Amino acid sequence: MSSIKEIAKYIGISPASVSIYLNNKDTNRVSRETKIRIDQAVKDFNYHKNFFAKSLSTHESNLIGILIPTILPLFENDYTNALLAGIQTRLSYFGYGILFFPSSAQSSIEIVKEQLEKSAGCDGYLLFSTGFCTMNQIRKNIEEVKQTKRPFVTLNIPRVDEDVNQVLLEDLDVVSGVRYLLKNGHRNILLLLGRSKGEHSRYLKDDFKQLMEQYPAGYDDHKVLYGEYSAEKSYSVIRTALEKYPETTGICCMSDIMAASSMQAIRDSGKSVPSDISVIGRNNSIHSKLTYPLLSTIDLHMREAGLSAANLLLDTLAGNTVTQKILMSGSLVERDSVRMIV
Amino acid sequence: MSSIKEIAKYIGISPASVSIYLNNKDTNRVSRETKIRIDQAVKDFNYHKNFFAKSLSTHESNLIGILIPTILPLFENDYTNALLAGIQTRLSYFGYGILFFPSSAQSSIEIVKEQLEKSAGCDGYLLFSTGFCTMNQIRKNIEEVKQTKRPFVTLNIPRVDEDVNQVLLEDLDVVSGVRYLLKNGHRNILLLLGRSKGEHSRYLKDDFKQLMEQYPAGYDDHKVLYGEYSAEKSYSVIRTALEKYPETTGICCMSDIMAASSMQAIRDSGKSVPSDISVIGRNNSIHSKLTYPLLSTIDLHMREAGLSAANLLLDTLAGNTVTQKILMSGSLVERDSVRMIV
DNA sequence: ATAAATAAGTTAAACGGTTAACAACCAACT
DNA sequence: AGTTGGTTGTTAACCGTTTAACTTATTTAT
Repeated sequence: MSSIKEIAKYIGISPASVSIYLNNKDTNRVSRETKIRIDQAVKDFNYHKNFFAKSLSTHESNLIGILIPTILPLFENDYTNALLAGIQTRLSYFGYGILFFPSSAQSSIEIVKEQLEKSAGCDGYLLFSTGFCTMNQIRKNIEEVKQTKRPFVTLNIPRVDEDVNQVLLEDLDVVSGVRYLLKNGHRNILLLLGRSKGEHSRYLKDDFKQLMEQYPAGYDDHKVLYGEYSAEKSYSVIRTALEKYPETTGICCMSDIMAASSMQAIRDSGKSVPSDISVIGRNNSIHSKLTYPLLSTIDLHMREAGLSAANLLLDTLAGNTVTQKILMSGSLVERDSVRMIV
Repeated sequence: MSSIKEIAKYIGISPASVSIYLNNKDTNRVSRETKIRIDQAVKDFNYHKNFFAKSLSTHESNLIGILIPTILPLFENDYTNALLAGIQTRLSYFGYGILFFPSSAQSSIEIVKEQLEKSAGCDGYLLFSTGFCTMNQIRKNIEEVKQTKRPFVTLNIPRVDEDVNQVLLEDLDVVSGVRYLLKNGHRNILLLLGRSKGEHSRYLKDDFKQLMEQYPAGYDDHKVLYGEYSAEKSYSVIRTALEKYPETTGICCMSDIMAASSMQAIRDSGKSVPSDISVIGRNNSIHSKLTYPLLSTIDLHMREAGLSAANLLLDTLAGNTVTQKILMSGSLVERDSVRMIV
């Protein structure tokens, strides 16, 4: 492995000169002839700068660490992928690499701790949370990241105290789909959440309860179902629920995949969408464009949220010191899976 | 930022002792009492080891670089995501981090060069190719990675010379779906590829041609269509093709998304799947489980390919010097979208 | 009683770059 | 003649950790 010293020795100058030129081709501290000789030597030796030495010396790495407290495989979740796509697009454009660090730990807190331990040295961090995290764990994770003294932005995490940069998804903890169904005259509504544990679920359930209690039909705890974000589980849960609650006219699902599965379950129960039962999804992912009928859904703008988070982090890295909370509101995408009850 | 020196100074011992202990808690070169004091100091100072200094010193980083010659956003492609999910699962388990490095370059060769330039220092690499790459570019990229003298494994790349570790997807350049349709008696077949450029497309088209020429209906260049892996494009392409070729009884699509879109197009053309037209997809992705009727598809086992690639790389890192070509063959997943013509 | 082994450290060089401070030379200006 | 300024460099310290080689004191074995 060739080093700057070899190059320098080879052409008979000091390593400093080589370094200075390589970091600024326009420098006037190296003559034109010397520049040419350096270029040639770099080619001859197939020289590549040592990333670690450079980072050690300059205290910057052009690397952003992604902290995701999950033991599930990455890249298998629609929401996270959309977020990551946005993040990668922006960071790449500005020359930053993305680092995913592993953890063998089991709890959310331990995972972030371990990820940080191993990735110490990133210029900044993007802290995620998942459906598994409790607010307490989230808070601890934030403290942990704060300790690094590096800029970071949270994503997918409820609002916390003032001096943390956050991208907030307004519709994340709110059952906007249920509001839409209500507006369309539905009163017998099933809510299909992902996981039963975690902070998000609690918020969603509370919101649903508050909404339903305003109507005579009222709130029924048993009408909150859990599909684990999986197609199979959602299908079976909805099939049995439809038998138990034949009066159902609307289903609000917290993901498009669960919504698409619900539509299958409805069809296999001998009913049809939307004439018998209306369905609304969430995410406006590709799935919502491939169902029949086309799925109405809530677009959370995950990709844009990723872009914003990257922007905010980049700004902070560039010296902006104002803490920001970026609020992304969701928007309804009306397609063919919900009908108005008159 | 606290360093090993501060810690050492604080408790009045040499940095070496701290380092020795921190790297091996069971060492007998540090007394029990000193160990306790180090632990305490680490906590008090909230000390984290400097990743770069360590890597510089030990010449290893526990980082694997992902080289993807594409300017498209990552994490938006079913195939790549499945591959990455497999890779991440395995690498995380063995304590390796994953590094995605950016590039602003436009050509496939420049991208890999730039990615390598910036990520120099990874313990190993995973080299991908995309539909855009020509064989020539692929070969150059391989040469570029070879120069790093680091172990690497190619994925999604046709077989090249002997001393390159590769995971080969047997069904990647072959239209297995067409074979299945032929076996089921179909003779008027549309082939829906992704992109029109690139090595993969050429192979696929050749295979299709060879297959069709064995039958009286023969091969028709116009029946090879391009859906750009997008739902919208696939839909429109298939709609117009169905008008032009009403005799069509089977469509073979190179992705499940394009197949699901094709099913929409078929329905909107007033025909139905599979009674009028049979459809087969590829990837056995979640999409194939959410269509109606359920989509028959070719499972390429991308996730497993990712696992294998990671395994192979890890083996090589551990000292295994035997070059390997791992062959993954696809398998047919029969569901409800193809019918037998008698 | 003495040699060998063990425990508990220390020293100093090395990893490969970066950069502030210094220097030598020459030309130009006043 | 002396000052200023531009070119084209060099020197040496520093970034934070690791590790081979050395030291000293204390046990243990013969």
